[in-house]
Amino acid sequence: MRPTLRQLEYIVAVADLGQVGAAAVQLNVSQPSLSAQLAEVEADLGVKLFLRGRGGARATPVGAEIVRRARAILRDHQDLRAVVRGGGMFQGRLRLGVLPSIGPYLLPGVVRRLHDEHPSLRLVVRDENTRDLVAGLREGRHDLVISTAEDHPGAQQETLFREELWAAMPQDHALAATAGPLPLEGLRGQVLLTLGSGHRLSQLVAGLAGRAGARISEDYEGTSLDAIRLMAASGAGLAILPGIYAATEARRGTDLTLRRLKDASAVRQISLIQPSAHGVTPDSAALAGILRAEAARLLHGN
Amino acid sequence: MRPTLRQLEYIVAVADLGQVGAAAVQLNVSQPSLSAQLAEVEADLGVKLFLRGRGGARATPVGAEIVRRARAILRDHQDLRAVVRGGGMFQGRLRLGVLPSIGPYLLPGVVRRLHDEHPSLRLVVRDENTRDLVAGLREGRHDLVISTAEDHPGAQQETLFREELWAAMPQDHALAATAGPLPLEGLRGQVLLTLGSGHRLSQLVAGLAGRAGARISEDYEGTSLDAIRLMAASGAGLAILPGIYAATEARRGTDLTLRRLKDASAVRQISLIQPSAHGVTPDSAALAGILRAEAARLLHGN
DNA sequence: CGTAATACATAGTTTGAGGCTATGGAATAT
DNA sequence: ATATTCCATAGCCTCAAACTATGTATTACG
Repeated sequence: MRPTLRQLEYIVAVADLGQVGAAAVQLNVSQPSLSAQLAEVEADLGVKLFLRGRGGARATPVGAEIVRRARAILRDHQDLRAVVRGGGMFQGRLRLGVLPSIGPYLLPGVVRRLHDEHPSLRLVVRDENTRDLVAGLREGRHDLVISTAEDHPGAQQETLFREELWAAMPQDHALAATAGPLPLEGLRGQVLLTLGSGHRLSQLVAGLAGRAGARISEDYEGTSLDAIRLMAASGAGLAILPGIYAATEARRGTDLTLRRLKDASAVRQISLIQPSAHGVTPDSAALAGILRAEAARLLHGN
Repeated sequence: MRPTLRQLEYIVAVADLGQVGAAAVQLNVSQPSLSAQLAEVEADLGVKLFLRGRGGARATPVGAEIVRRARAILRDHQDLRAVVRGGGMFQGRLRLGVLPSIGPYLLPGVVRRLHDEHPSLRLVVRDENTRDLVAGLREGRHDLVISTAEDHPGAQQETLFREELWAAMPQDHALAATAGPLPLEGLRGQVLLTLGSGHRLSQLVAGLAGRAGARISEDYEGTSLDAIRLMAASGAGLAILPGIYAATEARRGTDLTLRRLKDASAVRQISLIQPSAHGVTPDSAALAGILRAEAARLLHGN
């Protein structure tokens, strides 16, 4: 189990203070002990972590990276004890994983509200695609995940909302001439724009395309709905966008025409997901409530 | 430094195998040693982690949570060692690669204008991090790339603009009390939020952090500046944002206070880059002009 | 050029966390 | 009842890591 946690603490301290001696004082160990441990770690890893000399100790490039990771490990280790002390979800650090097609549009209001009501909460947001979210929850990188319900079998779920899909097109597009919900048949022969494979949304859109007789553009493989919107604006096709995004986009006043897709399967259900062991805690229920309220505000108007 | 890494290994093994004895075998220690360590951890944390009996050992709810986090810590610890072992334009289709920290903010206006002026142009936008952009240009996935100048040696470049970096913070943050450009010394001791490694911006911010005596938060490793802004709003630290983003953000009317960083190196230069063979075509010069105009509009008002 | 100061490395000794063997105790199955 | 299965307790032992004392290298300065 090398390097030891203590050794990680040591190298972090040295990196922070830039001097072995000073770090030793702060760590309440003798300077030789610290030097020995540094040597130990370097021998063990087979890399020089610090350049030592009269000017103190400066991290090498690898050293800096190791220190960075060491910090993360030590922090997670600290959090371990916090779990026991309990205090619930709204204290300490809450690591929230979220789909990139939801997070930046749903969370701003939520974050503000949480920040106001629970100043001691440190919220950590990571946007990842579905596959990584699933893995992250299992491996303990996330405490809670906001994702599509169907991708997390066996986990504790709490439904947040259903969002319909919308099509976005330039205002001079043929389909922009009519209004109201857009039946699936209207998509026949069209080029659809969506996220790259690996994202849940793209699978959903692929299914729609198949049934509607449309095809998926191969032009875009990024992660950003904004870029899809841009491509739609340039006439590359119809951007298929989730309801939350479409709502914020419409609110912003855009150069695109938005039409809701009228089809039972042009919908996805978003849930708040936590590791199965926990059960529904009062805190997760409270967070779900906040998220639901925000979604309703965005989707069904102020 | 309790619980020890080894202790974490132990509880994970027990959780996995559901039996102390079997876990002891797998771990190559005697059963009493393992029992002793389990008792040690439980005493230390003050919680029962496993219910032991004839049927083996089953994790309690807290126990399961601790085990989950232990797994994450051990995985990160494993990764530590891996670190050491470890780099005719306006017609038809124009494949434009762009940094995710620029594209969605710079391009909307540009796309609209291109669409108006060159209806036959099909613009394909991909947002990728610097490394992938470089590769994409070399491998021919992109026709043009909008990126930082210094990462594309040997390629044909045309400077578009320089953008300064901004710090974003909640309005109740200490640094929000004063106004005007923020000198680097003001960042001392602060936690900075930026994109995950692999993005050019994070390297730039890491450099600033080093010189300013600030440190980079490890909390976020996604690809979206929006998520960084959210984290800043939640009080997780100072979001360091590129000028273009800051400008659109300010324009949108936000709950964050924005202050420009006053430092010669808190700047990045954005260029339009094409494979060296091409030379500067009239068309690429025209596109550069459009991009420059849009950047100026965003950065310096209108 | 020589002495002082600074900062890390090496040498030798001591100690306690954690390992081992042997055995006890509780719960179920025969 | 007795055997079996698992985990806990007791007592001993050993090596990783701490400490004190001292060495070495580089820079500063008269």
